[in-house]
Amino acid sequence: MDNLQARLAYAERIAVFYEKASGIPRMAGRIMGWLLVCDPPQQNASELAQVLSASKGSISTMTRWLLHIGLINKTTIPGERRDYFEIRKETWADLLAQRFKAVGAFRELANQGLALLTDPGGHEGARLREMHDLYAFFERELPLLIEKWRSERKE
Amino acid sequence: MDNLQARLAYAERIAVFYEKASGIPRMAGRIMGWLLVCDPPQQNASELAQVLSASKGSISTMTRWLLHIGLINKTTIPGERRDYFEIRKETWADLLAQRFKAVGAFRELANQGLALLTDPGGHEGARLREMHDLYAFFERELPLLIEKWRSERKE
DNA sequence: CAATCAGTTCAGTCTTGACTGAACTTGCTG
DNA sequence: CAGCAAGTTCAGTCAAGACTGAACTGATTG
Repeated sequence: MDNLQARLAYAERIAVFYEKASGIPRMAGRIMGWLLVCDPPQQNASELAQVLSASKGSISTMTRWLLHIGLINKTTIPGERRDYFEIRKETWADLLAQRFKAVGAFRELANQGLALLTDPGGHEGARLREMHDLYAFFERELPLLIEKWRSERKE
Repeated sequence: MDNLQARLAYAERIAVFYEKASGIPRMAGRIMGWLLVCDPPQQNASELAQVLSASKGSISTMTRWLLHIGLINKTTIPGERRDYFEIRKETWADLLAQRFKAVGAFRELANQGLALLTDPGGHEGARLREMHDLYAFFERELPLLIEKWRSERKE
C-alpha cells in the first residue's frame, strides 16, 4: 500500500467525526475508518491492533460491539484460527434504519408528557403537541425513504 | 401545579433520553424537559435552578448553550431584570434540519476516502461508494421531507 | 451611596467510560 | 504433550467534561 499514512489519517478523521456525531467510541470509529480503506478489505484482530497502535484488548471489545450493532462482519476461514473483520454490506442503510427507530421513542415520550398536563389539548400542551406531531410525521416517512433507497439501489 | 413530582420525573426522563440519543448534557436536557411541561411556559434562571436542584452556574452555562443551538428563546420583560426562557416555536423542525446537515459532511467524507484509493471505481472502492451514495440520497431527500412537513403544518 | 438581586465566570471536584497491559483461555502444530 | 499463536477478560489508569460553589459584574432601588 503506497499511502498508508494518509489512509490512517483518514481512519482517524472518520473516528473523530463519528464520535462527535453519534458518540461512537473513538477506537470503534478508527476500526470502521480503517476497514473502509484498507486493502484487502478483510483484516484480523492482530493486524488492526498493530496498524491502529491499539491494544488487543480494545480491539476485541470494540469489534465485539461493532458486530453487535451490525456494522461489521466476522468471517472465519475454516482451518484457520484467525477471525477476519470487514465492513458489512448494507451497513449504512441498516445503521440509519436503526437510528430512525429512536424517532418512535421520542414520539412516545411526547405522548407521556401530554398525559401529565391538566389540559393537553389547550394552550399548555402546544409545545408537546408540536414535538409529537413532528416526530410522528418522521416516524411515518423515514421508513418509506429507506424503502425508496433500497428499491432505487436494486435497479 | 398538582403533579410537580411527576413533571420533574418527566424532565429527568427527557434528559436521560437526549443524553443517550444525542449526547446532550444532562442538565441541558433537564431544562428542556422542564420547559416542555412547566406552567407557565416561561421560566427564569432562578426558578430553573431551584426546581431542578442545580447551581446557578450550570443553569447559566446550559441556557447559553441551548440559546446558541436555537432550542430555546430568552425574553426579557422591559423594566424587569430577569430573563425568561421558553421552548422555541419550530424548535423541533429546526433541530432536525440542523442535525441533517451532518449528512452532507458524511457524503463529503466518503468522497475524500475515495480519493485515497488506487482504483476508486473498482472493487476496492465499493465500500465507500455505497456509503457515499446513501448519504447523497438522504442529503437530497431529507430537506424535501422537512419542507413537506412545514407545508402540511401550515394548512 | 449602600444594599440587594440577577446573572456570569472560573477554579476545583467528581464521575464516567475509553483504553492499556497482563493474566488467562482456547485451539492448532510439530 | 510442549509450545505458540489468536483472542478474551478484567483490574487499574487516565482524561474529558459535567457540575458545584464562591467570587465577581452590573443593574436597580431605597
